[in-house]
Amino acid sequence: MKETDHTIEAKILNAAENVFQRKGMDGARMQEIANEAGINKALLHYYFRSKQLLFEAVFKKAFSLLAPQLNKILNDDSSVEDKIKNFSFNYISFISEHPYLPNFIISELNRNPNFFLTIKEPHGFPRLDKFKKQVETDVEKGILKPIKAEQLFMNIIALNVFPFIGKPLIKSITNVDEETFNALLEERKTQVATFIIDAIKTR
Amino acid sequence: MKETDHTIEAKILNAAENVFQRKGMDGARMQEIANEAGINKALLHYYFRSKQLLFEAVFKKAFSLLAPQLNKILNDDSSVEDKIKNFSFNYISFISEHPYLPNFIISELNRNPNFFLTIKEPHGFPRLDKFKKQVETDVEKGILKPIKAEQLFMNIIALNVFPFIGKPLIKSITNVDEETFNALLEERKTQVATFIIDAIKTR
DNA sequence: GTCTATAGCCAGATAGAC
DNA sequence: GTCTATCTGGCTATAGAC
Repeated sequence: MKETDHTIEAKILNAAENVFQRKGMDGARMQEIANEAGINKALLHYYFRSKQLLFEAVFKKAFSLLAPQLNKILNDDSSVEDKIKNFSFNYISFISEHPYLPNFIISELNRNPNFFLTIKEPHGFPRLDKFKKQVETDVEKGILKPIKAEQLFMNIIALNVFPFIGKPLIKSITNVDEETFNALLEERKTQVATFIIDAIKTR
Repeated sequence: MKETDHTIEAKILNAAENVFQRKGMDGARMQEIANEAGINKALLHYYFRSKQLLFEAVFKKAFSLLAPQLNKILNDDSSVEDKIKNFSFNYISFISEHPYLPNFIISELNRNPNFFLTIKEPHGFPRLDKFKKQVETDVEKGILKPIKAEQLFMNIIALNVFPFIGKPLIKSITNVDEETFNALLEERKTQVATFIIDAIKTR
């Protein structure tokens, strides 16, 4: 079933997505989800049995959107440099369509780090292995300065994801308005990749 | 009053810190705070009137710990390079003493971005101005490659803060255990600064 | 399948004894 | 100031009519 289906189940899932991603598991209210879906609260339980199960459906769907993005770094066949450029360029557009997604995933994982164990089935779950070999090879060849794949991966994710998660903090400290902040993000589409590549490439 | 005071008020604040920072405003329970403080639930209300006010006290205290750290980048008199080195080196130790702090601040600000407006009094609130001038001067002098202070600041914070906030996600994807993850963090004490400086320094 | 009504519980807040 | 007991409201979940 596609998420754009007009079935009740899809309506509920979309409404739940909105509410859970903005308010989190603890802050979300079944009543608000029902309202947003334009149906009755009892129907939520009919389709998903409990708040917990509805939440898990939302979380899994959210992660299934994020995973392919991460896999573009980890499992593509292009060069490290190209991966960094492409990922950094595309990530902002991706997030603009799902603005609450990074914070939702990160926050809920911190609330319950064990929750991931349930999802960690092989089904497209991002794994570092291939990227790790690629980075090691490039370092051996002298294309890249010595760096562990884990560190490089952390840096790529950090530079791309953090501006969205830390937006309220950054906006306050830099004292920029919404429009200017968005312009900074737009700049980052190319600048982040340049920044990383300048940091790791041998010359 | 110092936080290490053995007054009831301090005991409550410390207990509230633990619970709120781990569970968030919505997930925290007054009963749990009372238990952790070793006192009765009614006393919480006697001292802080409401959950909301107790939460705000905790949040302000948390931010008053974080602010001086940020000001080491923004308002010190040392060079940009030295600031980056010192901040990146010290930040991990700082967080080890307050492991839930970054996630707490970020999550709660996302839950309620307006909340900052209450705190944003001049009292030591981190401001970008001085750092901005410094970066602009260094760029003009040709010491640094062209980069906006806002972007550089975002990058420094992202690279240092994200590993803590994204820890459960990163651990899953890189498939490392707690011990190895901590070793990676330890490495970052020096590697992050090198990474940033390689990215921005002209040669 | 979809609704209304309500059960049952739990949490924040307060009353009032000491 | 500190406690026990309790009020009150709101929330998840279910029963039961249609």
